[in-house]
Amino acid sequence: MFALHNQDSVTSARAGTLQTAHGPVQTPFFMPVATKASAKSISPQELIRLGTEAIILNAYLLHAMPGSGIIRELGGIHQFMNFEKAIFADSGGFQMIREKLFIGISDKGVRFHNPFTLQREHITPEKVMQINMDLGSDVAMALDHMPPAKGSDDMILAATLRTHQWAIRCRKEHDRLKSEGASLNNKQLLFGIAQGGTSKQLREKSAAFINSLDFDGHAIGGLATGESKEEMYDAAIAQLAILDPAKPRYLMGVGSPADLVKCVAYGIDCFDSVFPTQHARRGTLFTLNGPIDLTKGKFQKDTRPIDESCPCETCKSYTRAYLHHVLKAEKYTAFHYLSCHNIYFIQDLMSEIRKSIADGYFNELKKEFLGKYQSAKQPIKLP
RNA sequence: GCGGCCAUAGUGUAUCGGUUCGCAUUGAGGCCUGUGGAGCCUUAGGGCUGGGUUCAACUCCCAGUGGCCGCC
Repeated sequence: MFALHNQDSVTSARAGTLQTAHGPVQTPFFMPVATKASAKSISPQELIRLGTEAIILNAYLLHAMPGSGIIRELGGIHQFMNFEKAIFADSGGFQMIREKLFIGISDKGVRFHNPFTLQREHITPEKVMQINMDLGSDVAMALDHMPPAKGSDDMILAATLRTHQWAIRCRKEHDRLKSEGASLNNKQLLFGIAQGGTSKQLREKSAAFINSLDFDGHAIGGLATGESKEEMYDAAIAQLAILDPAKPRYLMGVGSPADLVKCVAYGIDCFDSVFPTQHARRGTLFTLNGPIDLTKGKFQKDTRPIDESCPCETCKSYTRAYLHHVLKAEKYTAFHYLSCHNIYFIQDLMSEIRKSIADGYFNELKKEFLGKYQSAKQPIKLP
């Protein structure tokens, strides 16, 4: 279900195809985040028009509202939200352990308050697999325990070992349910997640463990959560050296345009992040010359589009001056135009990356992109 | 024309007879990376004009100017 077509000769970048029950996804690719089956301010059909081939949503939150049984009754998640392309389902552990509703975590699972009903709930690896069966997602993510960014070594070790035990249980339960024909999507894939904090040894150990469980793909979790860039890259590189190169490798939670380009060079095939949509909502828009902050007054009379070389609807139709105004005067409308641009920018970048890997000039593209994109970001040093 | 009220940052407001006039917004920087919160941090910018009372006035008094309301 995963085939590699091209391998860059200079970097570790590779291009391929991930086959899912809802069509092929060309790799490397970026998934917009649609946690509750809705990307903030962009419709599923628009995501497709912007170049999206896969999205990620959250299995647990959809179980909490409207209920995975209801979604199953309505024909599954694809039909429910009218998105007939690949859908990944994250487990739910991620946000539960950072929010106030979190009650506790043990080897059994995670306990917390249902965000909608406030009832106590217990989420287990088995439960997450069952939800995925009901949703009919294309890729189910195993339940993992992501330790807090500034956790102690003991905490990170415990979370990593727990993640391993849960990975085994997810693997077993997924096989069992599938063999019973319980899934709405009998071609559903299961990805495991490696943890390990910022320790190279633990990252390696975790990658080796997850790699041994015969998942359909492997994710690198727990990064982009407050550690330094160096720590993030080092952790990812350590695990990429161990994770089976014949399977897709997914760096969770990344990211920024520059991180995407760099991590593709390390050999990542798959990404997801709220970065483009969250930044759009804060008025930060990506351009080939680096990000601009549209909330600034200097754009009040700027009649250029966000990015002069961008062919997206927003750039074709509206000036920075107008978008600056709408962002101030009618922000919910602006969120739509701006999020569309940022998603288009990222999807277009990924598309260029794929082409460059296939045609053998990825490293040049990388250098040119980072040179232009990051030079604008260099702060002017004052005495 | 007469009477009343008001005058503090670009804007809207708060406080006080005594070392750095508070807040919001706006401006300028920065942060944001598997989204229950469209958020967080830093920084810039102010007492209408002229007199008086007082050891000391942004604060109290008078006049001017400008604005709002009412009356003729």
